Amino acid sequence: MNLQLQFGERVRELRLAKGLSQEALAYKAGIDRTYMTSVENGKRNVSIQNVEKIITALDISVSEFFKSDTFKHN
Amino acid sequence: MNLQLQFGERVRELRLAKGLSQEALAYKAGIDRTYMTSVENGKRNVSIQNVEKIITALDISVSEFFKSDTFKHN
DNA sequence: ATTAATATGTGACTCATAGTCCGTTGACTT
DNA sequence: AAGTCAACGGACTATGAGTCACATATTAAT
Repeated sequence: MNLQLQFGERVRELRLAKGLSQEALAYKAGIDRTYMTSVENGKRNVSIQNVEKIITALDISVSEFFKSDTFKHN
Repeated sequence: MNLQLQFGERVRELRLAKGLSQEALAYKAGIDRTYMTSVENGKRNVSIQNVEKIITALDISVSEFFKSDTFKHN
């Protein structure tokens, strides 16, 4: 139930590392600006297609995205 | 658009490795058997909450789940 | 040969919510 | 003062969640 939160945190981390605004990333991903805000804040139960769009917009592979320590516990 | 299919394939791979039926895994994950079928076949645009339920039911971490070669390309 | 049990797949359906589009606000910057 | 950025909200439409009846294939026992 907190993958949703962890996902948002990771998106924010990578977005900031690339020096992008939420709006710029949203545009690259082809999703709404206001939606990106709520995703980063862990308020949205994102679909896997949008997960892919966002990860792709971050210029990273899916496995690299989830390689973070955040996702190492079960 | 592909992550949906890759996710399903990976779920099936790990489920079979554990010797579970779709129904047994679905039960562990707390979702419907027929829903699990369509997920494995890449027919569903699964939400991140259900992604987490399924990965957890497979007794694996999120980062391990996505560590497969399938997810290494962007 | 048929019966029964197990496993998987499909189409259709309702209902909740994912996701969009409009705008506003506050913080910070120049 | 004007611009950028993040967050929030209301109203709306598109779509995912969740379930069902039914079909199919395989295997095992009778």
